[in-house]
Amino acid sequence: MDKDELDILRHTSAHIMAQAVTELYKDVRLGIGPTIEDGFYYDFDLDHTFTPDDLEKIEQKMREIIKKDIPLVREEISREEAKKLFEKAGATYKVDLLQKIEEPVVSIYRQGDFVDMCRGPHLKSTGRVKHFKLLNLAGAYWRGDENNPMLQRIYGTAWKTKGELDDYLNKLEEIAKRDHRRLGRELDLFSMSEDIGPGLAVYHPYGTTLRFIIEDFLKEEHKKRGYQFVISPHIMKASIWKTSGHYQMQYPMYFFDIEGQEYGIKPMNCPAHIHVYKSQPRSYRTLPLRFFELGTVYRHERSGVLHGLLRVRGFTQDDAHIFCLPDQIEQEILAALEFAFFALKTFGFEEYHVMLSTKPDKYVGTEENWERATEALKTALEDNKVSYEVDPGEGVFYGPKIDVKLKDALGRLWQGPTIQVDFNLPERFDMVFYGADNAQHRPVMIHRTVLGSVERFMGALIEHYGGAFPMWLAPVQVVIAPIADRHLGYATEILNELTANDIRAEIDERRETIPAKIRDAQMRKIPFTVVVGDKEEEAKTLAVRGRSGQDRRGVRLKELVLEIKEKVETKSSDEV
RNA sequence: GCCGGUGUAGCUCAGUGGUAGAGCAGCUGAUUUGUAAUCAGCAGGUCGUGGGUUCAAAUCCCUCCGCCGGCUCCA
Repeated sequence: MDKDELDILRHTSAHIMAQAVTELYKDVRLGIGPTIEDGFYYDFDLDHTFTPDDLEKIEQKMREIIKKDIPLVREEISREEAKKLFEKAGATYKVDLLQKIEEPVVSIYRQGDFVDMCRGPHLKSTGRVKHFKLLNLAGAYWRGDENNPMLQRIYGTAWKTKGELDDYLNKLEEIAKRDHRRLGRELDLFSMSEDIGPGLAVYHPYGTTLRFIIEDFLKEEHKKRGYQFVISPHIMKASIWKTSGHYQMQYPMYFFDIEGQEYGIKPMNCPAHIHVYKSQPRSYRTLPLRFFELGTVYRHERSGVLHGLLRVRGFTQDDAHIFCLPDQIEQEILAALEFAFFALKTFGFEEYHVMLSTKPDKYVGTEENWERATEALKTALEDNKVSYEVDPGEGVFYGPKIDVKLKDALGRLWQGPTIQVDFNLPERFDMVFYGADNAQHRPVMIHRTVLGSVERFMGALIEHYGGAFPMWLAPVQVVIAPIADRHLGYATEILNELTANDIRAEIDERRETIPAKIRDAQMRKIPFTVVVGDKEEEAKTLAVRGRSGQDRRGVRLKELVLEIKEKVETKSSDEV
């Protein structure tokens, strides 16, 4: 079924839900009820506060409306007429919507006594909606503005067939199983605690192993690409944040006092990198300079937005600042973009959604530089054959930017790399270089990340693989399961050989049965479980069980080592 | 921050005003085990926090905190 058809189905479902709510409750004022990916919602303003039990009641009512097979009738009326109609009905939000509509004629849809303003189109009658489910309740500000009243939103989903609905509901379950917060605990990767503080992750040994693998990869690749590594302090005096402007714009920072001096915890690494730049006179001959730091920053995110590793208060950016000549912008952006895609691909992300944000109404810098930088970003995208969308006017005031969102195994999008040109900070910090003309010129600054934040990326990575990491990323690559105590010696020999080859292995020494050891290793999503008993010890071989269930007997240790090393070196994501 | 939900053992959850429970995990013991859970026993909780109502509160009310689903914002 094509997308438009589904859209119509869901839109009609939203209308049926609105009718059901209107019939069930008094004084309901309708907000808007659009379709969204995989479903629909409708916003309501009413005295009654919905509870999860109400969803069932509303669904029941919707079924009645569907059973009656009420026709949906389109009418076109003038804006004025519509305004009168909705004013009379006390539909204040619809009247508010009408204020913003310029067309002289609007369409309304009637189904029985229920009327809603709507562009349409709709199904012919309510009976054509068959497979739907109301999912959850939420609060939402009218028109998304927190100065407006908050409405109650009901989310639902609707599909053409029962099979598709069931598939979708199963997918929701699958998503829940892959939730990085759940896997983080189950795989003993990280945890967060009320005692430590909200939005602050603590890495456990396995999580730290995974993080170091990611960080080592980043360091190596940055080195290859001509970045120089720097380190900056976590706290810096408030004055530098005044120079950067973060202080005045009330950036959500943490400030505190040391012996009468105000300090702030860094929410960004740029000022320190600029400081490195300014520590000596710079010549055009030495540009571009690329300073890289795995910089841990803290931002005071509002409590309601925190979410596992994906939205935290303390995180580490794979942050770099490139200082270059205006005519180097293009090559630098091209290189940065290639780098970002290379890294994402290495970690198994093959699909992206790329956004180019251009000059907003209020901006700093010259028209010419904006033009040049925006063109550079475009050219870099096109040279990389990346399809992208332009978000006109959505750039930050200091420069245009590229945002890359990655698509995971379940088709969800995650904020990843960003590349931003900055005309503001070089100005504010009065950065200069000496040109061939022996005069002082302003360098251009590019902020860029490859993965974004290590925390967020790890969260996305955990969900992408559902915790079943490819060999090179798996915190534990091999679990050795001796059948009885008498095999512990042989197991230790194997462990030592694996460890000597930089393979991350453990022995399951518990006095448990083999089925129990296998089950535990399987639940931990360990790539290989090596079972050793009398037969193996005698023949000096291994029985190797892969995570996907296949069992190989009589394997030589050397073969296994080579196989694992090969997978690690190629960063293969082939299942074992 | 705002709206709604929610908080009981390490984890998953039961317990609606009258003596805090289960499974898994943990510990102890027995079992020496061949590809997704061997058996038994033991231990573990000021029921998120502070206050209130009551003869009596995990249970009812209020405060604060955390978490979950959204809104808004972002790496």
